[in-house]
Amino acid sequence: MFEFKILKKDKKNKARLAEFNTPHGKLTTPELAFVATEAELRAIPKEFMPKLPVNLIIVNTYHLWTKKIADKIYHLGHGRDLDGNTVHNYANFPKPIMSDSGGFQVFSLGFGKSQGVGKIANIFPDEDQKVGVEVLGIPAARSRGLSNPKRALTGKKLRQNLLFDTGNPLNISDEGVEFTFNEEKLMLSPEKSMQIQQRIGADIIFTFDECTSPLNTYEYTKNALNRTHEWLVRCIKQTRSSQNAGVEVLGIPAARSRGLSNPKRALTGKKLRQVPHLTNQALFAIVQGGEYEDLRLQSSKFMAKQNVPGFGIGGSLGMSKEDMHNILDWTIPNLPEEKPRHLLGIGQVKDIFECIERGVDTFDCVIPTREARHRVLYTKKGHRNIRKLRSFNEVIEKDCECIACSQSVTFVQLAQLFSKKDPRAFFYATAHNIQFYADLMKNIRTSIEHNRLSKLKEKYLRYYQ
RNA sequence: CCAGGGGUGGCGGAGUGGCCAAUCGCACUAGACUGUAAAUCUAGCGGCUUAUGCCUGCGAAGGUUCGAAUCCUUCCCCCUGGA
Repeated sequence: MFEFKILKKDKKNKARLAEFNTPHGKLTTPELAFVATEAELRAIPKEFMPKLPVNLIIVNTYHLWTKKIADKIYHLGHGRDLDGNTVHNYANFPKPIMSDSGGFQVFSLGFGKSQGVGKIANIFPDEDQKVGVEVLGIPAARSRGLSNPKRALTGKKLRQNLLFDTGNPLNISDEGVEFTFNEEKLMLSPEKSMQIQQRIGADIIFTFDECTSPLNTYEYTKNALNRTHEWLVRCIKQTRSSQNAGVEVLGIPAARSRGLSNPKRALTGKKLRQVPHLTNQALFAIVQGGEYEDLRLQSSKFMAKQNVPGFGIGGSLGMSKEDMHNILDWTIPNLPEEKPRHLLGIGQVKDIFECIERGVDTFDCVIPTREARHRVLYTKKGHRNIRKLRSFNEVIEKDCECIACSQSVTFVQLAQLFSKKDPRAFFYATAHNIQFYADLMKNIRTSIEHNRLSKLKEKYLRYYQ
């Protein structure tokens, strides 16, 4: 199980074509996981799941846990299939599934929220460009006392000025992270994340990490990294102790032995009793370290030493694409060649090419589905905004096999559905973008096989800069 | 004809003497979206524009006032009830 077999390598760069075996079938990489946070692709009714060209999805531990979906999944699976075909049943998706650990929510509901940035703080589109503070328009700049908007800083100086570590709405400690959900305080720890992920039963699970912000300082990022490394050890320990413990997880020795003040807090309560299908999951260890070279080197080397079947590259990817590329170049050479690497959260068309060339095997990204709901469609000739094509009486894309195009849905019709907020609008748009990305990944695989990756890249990048 | 109510920017609808170029919603325009706080968010939306600037402006025309979408007069139009 979980054998990773490299079939072909690109001669000019680190791109590779490979196969990864999972309990729910073989995954051919490079591949993109479509994001199904709550174990459903937004806007896609479950009965359509098998009809989509989707090979891999990723669900989210935090959201499944807080919204009690994890419990539902567990009971559903427990009743029907003790082999652990659980999220798969719930999602009506029999192929490989990943589950994210909740580590990203430590950022997105923490600093991400208070600082108003994503994991790439795209404040410096061009590194050499002069950037006026007023252009940034981010609360961060103001709250840090950059009171004079006319004072334009440049490059690194401004960058340094923007770094700060205050105002996290979440309480992060070595034990875990305290979230507030529905006015209730909930603690997510490495152990708990593992337990939940084991219950959900995805094929590939991720370690619970602290995803930092591009606006965090070096000091903060360094401390967070140390914590993430400690958490990694606990994650691994947890999966092993669960295995050793068989079915009984409540009050496992692992939890007590580490001196958690209240072992019960680390669990969801009575309902969390059994952990089936332990050996059927591959744990991927997530590299952190922000945009700092020494931290990325340290983290990737640390992770590489662990006996895990694969790796995730997570955390802040800096303030520009250049930063992201540097981070990959620092990280990937330290990871074992013969194991898969997943780049968390990235997925613009251009990025997919750039990152595959740097050795990334799998991705996950909300872009195809989210932008569909925001009226942006992907076509072979670039983005198409439905808002601007209201009266364009043509099919979205000729020769597209998606549900919308195969039914000859036009921009005019789609625009009307959108203006009425008809669920079919979101459905058609989402299905189309999924098709586009599925085709993209398939084309990439084929092109690697035939040594044509750079040509394919050139073709796509004409329309996707 | 009488009585009452009303006419505000593309639409709906606030405002009832200065803080009003006029709350807000919709529509529209532009932009954003990268391990989903996201069918969401940001900005603009009378004209000129670099503008904390000028002009036009709340059915029409006059008037009162330092100052009017807001008060008065006349006119036009709409709605409701009564002959």
